[in-house]
Amino acid sequence: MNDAVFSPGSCWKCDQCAINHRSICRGASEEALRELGRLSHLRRFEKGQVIIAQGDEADLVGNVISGIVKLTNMSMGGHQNIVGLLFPSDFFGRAYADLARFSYEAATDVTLCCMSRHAFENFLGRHPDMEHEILLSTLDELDATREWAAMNSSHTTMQRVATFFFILSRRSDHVFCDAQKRHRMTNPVIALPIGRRDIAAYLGTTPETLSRNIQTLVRKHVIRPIDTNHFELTDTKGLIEHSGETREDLVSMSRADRPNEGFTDQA
Amino acid sequence: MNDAVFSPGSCWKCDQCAINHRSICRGASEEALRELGRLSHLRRFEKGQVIIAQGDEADLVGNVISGIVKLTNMSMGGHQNIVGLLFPSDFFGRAYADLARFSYEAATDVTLCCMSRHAFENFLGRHPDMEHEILLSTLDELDATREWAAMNSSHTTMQRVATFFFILSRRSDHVFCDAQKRHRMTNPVIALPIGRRDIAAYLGTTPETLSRNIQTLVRKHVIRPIDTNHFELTDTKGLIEHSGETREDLVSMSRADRPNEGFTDQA
DNA sequence: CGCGAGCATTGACGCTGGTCAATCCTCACC
DNA sequence: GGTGAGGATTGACCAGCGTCAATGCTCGCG
Repeated sequence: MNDAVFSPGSCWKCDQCAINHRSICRGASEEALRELGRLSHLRRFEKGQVIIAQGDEADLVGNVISGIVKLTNMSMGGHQNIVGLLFPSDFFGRAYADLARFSYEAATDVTLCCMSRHAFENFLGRHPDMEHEILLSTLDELDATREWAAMNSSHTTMQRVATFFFILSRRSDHVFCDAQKRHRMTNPVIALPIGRRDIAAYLGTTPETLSRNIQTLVRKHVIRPIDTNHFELTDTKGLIEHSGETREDLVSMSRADRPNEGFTDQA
Repeated sequence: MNDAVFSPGSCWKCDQCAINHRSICRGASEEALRELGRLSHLRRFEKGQVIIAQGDEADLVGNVISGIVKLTNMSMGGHQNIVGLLFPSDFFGRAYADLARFSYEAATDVTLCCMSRHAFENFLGRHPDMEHEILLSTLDELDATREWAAMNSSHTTMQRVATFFFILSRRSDHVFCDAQKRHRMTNPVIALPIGRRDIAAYLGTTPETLSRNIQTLVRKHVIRPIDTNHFELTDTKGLIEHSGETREDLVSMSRADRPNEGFTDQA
């Protein structure tokens, strides 16, 4: 991905944006897109930075351009609970709410297309068709969140890990990663975009249990480690079996399920 | 609640509806309300009936007038997973989707204010302000679902049970139930609106574990059983401690957290 | 009144997975 | 190359909770 095009402050246009065909901008008219271009600006956050803090009155919304943002909920024990992962083209922030109920934190270095929340709400008020787009994506997200919640409370940890890995294998499929090139692999590569701690939190478990389950899959020759964050998927059927589903097309998880051309293998 | 007003087929008006001040109808203009009245009709479903089946092309949306609807997700084991409970004034069905990703099932006898999904979508297209209302409530629901999911994956079963009971104690507060009158109680009453199986599924556990936790609370004199579905809350502080929160105002769970005048103690 | 179905409760048992602690690996920096 | 910090892995332990099975309770029906 050509980062020069997106460097903050530069005079960029939405029609050159890497994610314009996936984000909410997809449905925007010429004129709406021009206005969005005027309203928005790019910002970079580095891994670990808090973008919006839980409880804040943040006047910030926008789209993820690159990198991964985690949506977290702090519980009393100081334990950080991940309630969602935002990938490139996903919308972040919460329109029409004064206080943020969750934190948005950079899980990797990220580039965001940012807007003032109030300006964006004003924009939506003048563009019912865009508000309609937002409604559609919010409804999808609600469905996906419910499905993910159901999965988290009814599946074993191994099933969740296997499902997550399977999703990632499809997502990473079209990424021509270095490792894949070097070893002339035909098998799909599973690229873990974030650290073990975050994956564990997202799957509702601990790094230790996650690690044990990964090693079990390795021992059973379902996956083969390339480096810490990359695995070769050597037995797709086996992975699906461990996920608890019998039919491949039923395996889905949250928003990660969608193919996502904007996703890059950084982190 | 005067059921005569709502009997299906009768010539009723929205301004007499028990929930018109809470549901999406709240924000409707005179004219919009008249049209909604023309589009909608009342239907009764008895406990256990499936209103919309997962995977169906159901052309049905609307509001819950009385009773409780459970939103379920069937997993491969035939295990029924509850991803949400709909109370009176809650919207049910899924606009802008051809296939239902979840089942809607009557958890008690229910009365619904039903509309054709397509007619409703058409209506929304002509009333951007109403679509805005739908967006607001969908965003709220998304937040609530995420909070509930976080809770389900990071709290112990006892904490979830205690939280649920605490919510119900606030909800039942204003319901002047018979038991409360008979025993001249000043303590809040916890009225379980649905059976143990459904509560357990909603809290991501089993009826057995739920029962054990309830009995533990009884043994510790936090609650006192009145009948199978009613408890007296004798130690609010104790209940909050078991919920894992320290500050009362932090205890929340899903949509059940909102005060809800339309809620009646049937079932 | 007895019967049976469905639900709630209780007990016994075993396993998944969380916790604590030690070791190892990777990598940035000196 | 050495060093230290942060992350990943592995091991040992055991508590919480799911499962299976038995019992008790409530209610509707013959």
